Amino acid sequence: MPELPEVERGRKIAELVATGQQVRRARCADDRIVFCDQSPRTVSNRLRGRTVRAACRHGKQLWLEFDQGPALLLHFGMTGSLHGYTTDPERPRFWKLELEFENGHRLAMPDPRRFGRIRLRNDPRGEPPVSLLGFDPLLEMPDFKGFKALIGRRSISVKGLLLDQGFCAGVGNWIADEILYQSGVAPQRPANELDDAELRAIRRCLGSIVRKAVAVDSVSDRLPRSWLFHHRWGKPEEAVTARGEAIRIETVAGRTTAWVPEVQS
DNA sequence: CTCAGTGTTCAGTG
DNA sequence: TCACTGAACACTGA
Repeated sequence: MPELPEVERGRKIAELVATGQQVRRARCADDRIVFCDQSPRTVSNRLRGRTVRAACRHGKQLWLEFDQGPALLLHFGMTGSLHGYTTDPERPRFWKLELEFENGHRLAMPDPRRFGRIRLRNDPRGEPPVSLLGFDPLLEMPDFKGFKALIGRRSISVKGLLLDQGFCAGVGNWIADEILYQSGVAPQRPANELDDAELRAIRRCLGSIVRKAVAVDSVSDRLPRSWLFHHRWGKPEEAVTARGEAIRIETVAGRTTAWVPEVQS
């Protein structure tokens, strides 16, 4: 479930493995779904011989910039990830893309369920999909006034708002639920009916939860036991939080939602 | 065998 | 214009 923290982990891997390195060889799987805008052949042809200048991220979008030519833009969908390795000659199972660098190190993106996307972009920040994204809560959290202004009079459920990538980029299903649990706000509440105290709590938790998940490299065992995250899966009827509060599972904003009526209102 | 789940988009409805 | 619903997408693993 790649949300912002997992994509950031991928960015760090790419930065470590690829920055300053020249692409000796680019292999692309024959997959017109994942390679949605340019053919796999076009992508490999455009990358060969290029030197990686930077690994960047906004929300769930990750891209490599080169010394020349278009950037390589990756989205992990539901099951994509990025692997860096030095010695293993085997591409990971379900690989879609593998870059091999001059020093022999490699970077690969597997994606078993093929909801991920690989594209080339001349101006990755200036054109869709990145240009359509809202603020990235790790990179550019707006102040409270700006945060409130972005919500405006929207009557969408607060969970739907948090999942809207055009509002805030990088939040996915479990992070949205975690924010609302820690903020004490029920997920189905209309965004424009929240008071300032609730909005402040949501803004603060959005920042702190994303920063914490990034700080532990999105290794779930290292997230606090007090988080809803550890207790929400499997959805048994009797699921409870670390404090013994009953967890309710229902659909909100079209997604499976875990929340705790006892603390969220 | 069935089905949940994961992120996103799109068609249809109100 | 806004928001919601449901379906579709592709596939694994329970």
